[in-house]
Amino acid sequence: MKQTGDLNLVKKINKSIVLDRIRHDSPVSRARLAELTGLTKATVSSLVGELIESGLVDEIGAGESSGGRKPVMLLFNGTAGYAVGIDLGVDYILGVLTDLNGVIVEQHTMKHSNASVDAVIGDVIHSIRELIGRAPQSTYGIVGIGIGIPGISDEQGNVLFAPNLGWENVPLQQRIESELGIPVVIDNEANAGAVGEQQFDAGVGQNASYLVYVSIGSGIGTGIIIRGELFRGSSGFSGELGHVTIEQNGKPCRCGSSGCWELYASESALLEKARAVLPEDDVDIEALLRRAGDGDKRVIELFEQLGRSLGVGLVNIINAFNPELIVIGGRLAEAESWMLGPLTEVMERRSMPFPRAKLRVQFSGLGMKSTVLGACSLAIAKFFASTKVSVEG
Amino acid sequence: MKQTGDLNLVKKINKSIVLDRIRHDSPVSRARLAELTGLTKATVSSLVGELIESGLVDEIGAGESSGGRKPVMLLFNGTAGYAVGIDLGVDYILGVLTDLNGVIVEQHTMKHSNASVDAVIGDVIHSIRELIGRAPQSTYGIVGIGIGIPGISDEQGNVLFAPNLGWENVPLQQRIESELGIPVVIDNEANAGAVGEQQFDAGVGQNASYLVYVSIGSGIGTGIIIRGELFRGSSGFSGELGHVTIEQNGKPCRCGSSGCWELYASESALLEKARAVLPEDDVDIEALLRRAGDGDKRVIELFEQLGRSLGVGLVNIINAFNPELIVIGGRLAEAESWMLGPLTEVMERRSMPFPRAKLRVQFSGLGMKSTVLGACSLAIAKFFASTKVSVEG
DNA sequence: CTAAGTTTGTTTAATGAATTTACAAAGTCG
DNA sequence: CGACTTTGTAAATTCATTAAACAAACTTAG
Repeated sequence: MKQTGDLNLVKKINKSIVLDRIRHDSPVSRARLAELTGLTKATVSSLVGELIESGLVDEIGAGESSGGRKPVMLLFNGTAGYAVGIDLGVDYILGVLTDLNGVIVEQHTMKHSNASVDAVIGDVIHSIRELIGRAPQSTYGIVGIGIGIPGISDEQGNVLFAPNLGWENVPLQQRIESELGIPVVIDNEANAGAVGEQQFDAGVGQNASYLVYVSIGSGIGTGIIIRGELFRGSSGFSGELGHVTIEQNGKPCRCGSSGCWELYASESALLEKARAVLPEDDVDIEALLRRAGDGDKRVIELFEQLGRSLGVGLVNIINAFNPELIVIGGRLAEAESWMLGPLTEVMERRSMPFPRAKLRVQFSGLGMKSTVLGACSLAIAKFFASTKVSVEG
Repeated sequence: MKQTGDLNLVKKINKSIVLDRIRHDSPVSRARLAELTGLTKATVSSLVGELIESGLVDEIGAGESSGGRKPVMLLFNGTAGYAVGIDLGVDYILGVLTDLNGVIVEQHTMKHSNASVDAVIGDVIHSIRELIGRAPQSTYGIVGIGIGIPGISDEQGNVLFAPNLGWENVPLQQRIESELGIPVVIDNEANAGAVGEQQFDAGVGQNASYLVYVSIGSGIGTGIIIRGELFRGSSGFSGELGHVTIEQNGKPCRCGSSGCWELYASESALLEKARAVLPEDDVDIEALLRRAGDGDKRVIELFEQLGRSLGVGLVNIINAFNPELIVIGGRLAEAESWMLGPLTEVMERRSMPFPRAKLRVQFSGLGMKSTVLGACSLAIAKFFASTKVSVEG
């Protein structure tokens, strides 16, 4: 049954439009909001009144006059609540506490040994409790928890499959919600990263409605934003672009296929190639980055080669999704200076002029924090989408 | 400026919900509509009244009682208006006239020589005029014209690029609208095909919200439906999946890349391979289909090989878009019986269990008519989306 | 054949969110 | 200082939905 229209819906739509505008254009006056949104001054006045009542918006006094009465400036009250973001890695847990503006207030990192599903969940909960404990007092308290995982999940927050953790069908959301009594959102690590880059000032994808985030780790993960929203596919399994074939008779991949992109353009691919050139001891990412930084020609050539392989896959992304922005993240993003040139060269040679015309390719602006911040952002978005705030005030 | 909410919007939403339900569940009573939509009986009554007033809905008398007063059954009046659909090919124009239900009423085919842009547009207009001339009298007359083109277009209906026609920046929509004074929609041939398969009873994709239509012609075109809507990418250039690389150092392609899927899995690829095996005279699609039908092993092997190459690209589609349905269309769809086996074998071997679980792969249900019917459907959808019908009545 | 119960669809009054119009307050500027 | 602007609120109006009541039409049990 489709969502029907009624007065409640109207108010919800308008209130969320007004709140969004205040969030992104603070400080702003009621009169200006009326102009920006197309609503009448009276409507804006009334909605702003309720938002102030609910603690999400504050008046911060008069602004500059433009030839008449001074406007009363409004500010989004980012400290009306806090959210927890978790980046659940294969051997680490990175957690942050942010206010509703996404400003990081507290941080917590720990290793986990992946001994068992229960042990990991215990560690995650411990990490969250730690952060919650340090949260300042606020009107709404902890509004939600977002968790980025190295695997795929469904809408109910079940981890369907996370090969690198060895997880299958783990009801992660439900377990953490019942333990802590706070709304939880689960999403793929790359999806969260995409949201992070799109939503945060420090990210490179603000205002991008069509964005693909490519996370280079031991494999390649991708998060896809279409029309400003995460694209999840028909069963939550979209964007396994790391397993797009770029060499139909290439190396076999653990996914069952062969010649997958990630076999040529991931950390693993880099390390494999490095082993042929360097002493075993120097074959890890840190060391390679250091050597390249010191000007080691052999290592720089490895990164350039990786850049070219990345380029081949990026062209596939362009042809499939026609995004306005591709963001490259993960630890290897640090190798930007050596990869960008070859990558761009391959991309320009192999792609068609049209989709390329309006395309930007950038390396992550948030670095290792894109996933954890994106997770926070998902939690905050869920909070604002819940009717509690939007309508009932 | 985002769309704000007001009473007009509410009515538009509800009216279109009610009309959609009548369109798809005819015959249906007001009481049943109230149940189906979640609106109250009073609201449904009022909206249905206006729809009857506007000629789009008819009362067709009493239905079966279910233990009380007999319901008055409502029927969508498909003949309240007509739409023209055009499939503009490289050397032909296929046109149909359908009623608002998408039932074909008239048909018109012609060859065109592609002498010049103006000549082709002249032929298209001639074809449309011919069909309009044969349209029955109706309340709304010709509500719109949809045109599927072998190239890409923008939202204003400009043909940006159509290599096989040799067109660049042709304002097709504007030219036809100013000539005929009827709303025109332009879209890619494969996009139209996808809509056709999704919207029509005879298509295989009814109710599919995540569908990829693969049109095999001299190249490969694809139309992608996400959340029930055509996906166009950030600049109208999505879904050039024919140019996804499946062999990074493969044959060079006219697109600038090399190893593109369509070099291995299109009509051209088939014909090229056939030339190595058969006398030159027998190398055309019709002949190959005939020979395969006669049991020619060498030709059947060619089709099987094509099926395998198709499979490789389909796996890429699955990993990228995670659709619930892939529809294979174009003339080569006739070779289903020889291609399906090898195609499925490759697909199952190379794809991951998860996205494959809920996936169907089917050959076109509309055959050569998917594009032309999809084009009609786009025109009809535009008509219903226009406020004229939806609100002002 | 009648009385009771059901189902359908309309009517009427109430609700509530946005709009329109008017206006007061607080500025600027010559 | 007075004319003009701009900001924000208030009151009256509009209008689509809902809720409740009801009339009409029908079935079914006895």
